[in-house]
Formats: sequence, structure tokens, C-alpha cells
Amino acid sequence: MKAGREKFGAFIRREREAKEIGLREMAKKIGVSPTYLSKVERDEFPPPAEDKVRKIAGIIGQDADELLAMAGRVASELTDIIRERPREMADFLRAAKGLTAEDMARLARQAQKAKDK
Amino acid sequence: MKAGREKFGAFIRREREAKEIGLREMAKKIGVSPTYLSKVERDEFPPPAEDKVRKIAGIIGQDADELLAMAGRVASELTDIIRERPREMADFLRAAKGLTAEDMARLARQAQKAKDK
DNA sequence: TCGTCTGTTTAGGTGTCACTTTACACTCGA
DNA sequence: TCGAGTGTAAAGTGACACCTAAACAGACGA
Repeated sequence: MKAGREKFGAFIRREREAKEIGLREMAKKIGVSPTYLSKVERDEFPPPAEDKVRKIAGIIGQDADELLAMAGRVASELTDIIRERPREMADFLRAAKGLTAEDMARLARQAQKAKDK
Repeated sequence: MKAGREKFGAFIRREREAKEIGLREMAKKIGVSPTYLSKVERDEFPPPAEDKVRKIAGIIGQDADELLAMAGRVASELTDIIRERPREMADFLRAAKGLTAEDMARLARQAQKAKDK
């Protein structure tokens, strides 16, 4: 679960309060019970399913991929992409492990250029 | 579940038989019951957990990432890498979606080069 | 002090995953 | 014909994911 970073629950509670949204209101927007959200925000329950995390990201104005990562997940859309070219994607990711954000951004641009061929 | 490709179970059965390995023997090596493996091979049960798939790959001489993909999975090691840089990795993957194997291989080499800086 | 916010506690509940045990049926060589 | 090997059918299990409803407790304004 990748200790070290702030916990998912604590984070979204902070952001929710900063936006002055009530727990019940938020729960309703996400489509879960207030009870459940309360537990999640205190990290008594693990983060909810992907679609719920996405909704939360939308509400608190966070990048969905970032928040999913905090939830210990990766968007299923991305794993689908990997599964289309497992060997090459695996090679790439292992090679790209530990690269800086700038290096990664550059590679993403290269990929985009390759596609626009 | 991404229809189109050969089913996981059918594939490993074929490879196992080609290597003349008995079902019980294989089950033992993997660490599951023969019954279970039987069902998996006839695609009555979904593919087993990641570590089991890896063992199967080792036994039938297949690339683990490839076999994991066939099993509808992505190595947890790879999702870990993504979770370290969610935004950039997500951007990259979306840009890289649909690229040819050659293009991907080139990008992997670029990544390797960037790391060896 | 009443109603209405806030969040929390208690006590579940259902479904899916990843398997197992037990028992069975077939084939084939000795 | 037996026993040793093949694979299979039926049923069950333990853990965990992903939640819920009902009741409660404290603050705060009218």
C-alpha cells in the first residue's frame, strides 16, 4: 500500500473541508452512503471503487490518475492499453522506472509524434 | 474481457500437452489442486492469481507479461511503476496507445538511454 | 429546548475471488 | 482384473471488496 505518502482518506477529507462541502452532500454526489464515506475518509475502509474515486477527483478538483494512484490503483483504461502490447509496454515501463517527470513528459511527446505520423 | 484472442485456459492446455506434462504434475508445480487447474484449462474458471500465472509461464516457456496479459492482468510490478508517476505515465500510455511494436521498442530504448544518463 | 446541522458508531450484508476436498469415470499396460 | 494413471463433476470455504441502514452524539442558531 505504499506507505510514506499521505493516506487517501485523510487527503480527501482535507480537500473536501477546504471546499466547504458537507460529508452528506459529497456522499450523495458520489453515490455512496455518508456512513461509508466517513469510514473511508478516516481510512478505516480502503478507498472505494474506481468510478467513485473518479467522481471524488472531479469534486475536489484533483487529477483522476493522481488520486487513483493515491488509492493504490491504476485506471483500468491504462492497464487495457498495456495488455494490447504486453511485452513492449513492460520493457518500456521497466526502463522508464525512476525517470524524472521531465524525461517522462519528453517521452510522452515522442509517443504522440509517432502516432501523428 | 477482450474477446478475439485465444482463451487463456485453452492456450496453456495446448502448451502443457505439447510439453507432455500431466495435469497433476503441472498442478503440483504451480501449487494448486488438479481439479482447479482442470477447470482453468477448460476456461470454466478464470485464470489464477498472478504468481500462479508466472509459474505457468515458466513451465511452458512463455513470456510472463504476455501470459499475464492473456490472463487479463498486468504485472503488479508495472502498476507500481505507474503509481510512482501517475500523471506522466498516464499521459504517455494514452499517447502510446495503438503504436506499433517497433515504435514502442524504440521508445523503450529512448527511456533506457535517458536512464543511463 | 427544539430542530437541524455536523460527523460517527454499531452492526450488519452481499458478492466475487481464488481456490480446496471428495468422489467419480475412463483408459491402458501388466 | 487390477491398479495406476489420466482428467472431471459437484460442492464448499475463507477472505476480502464494497458497500448499507439505523441509531446516536455534539454544536449552533432561533
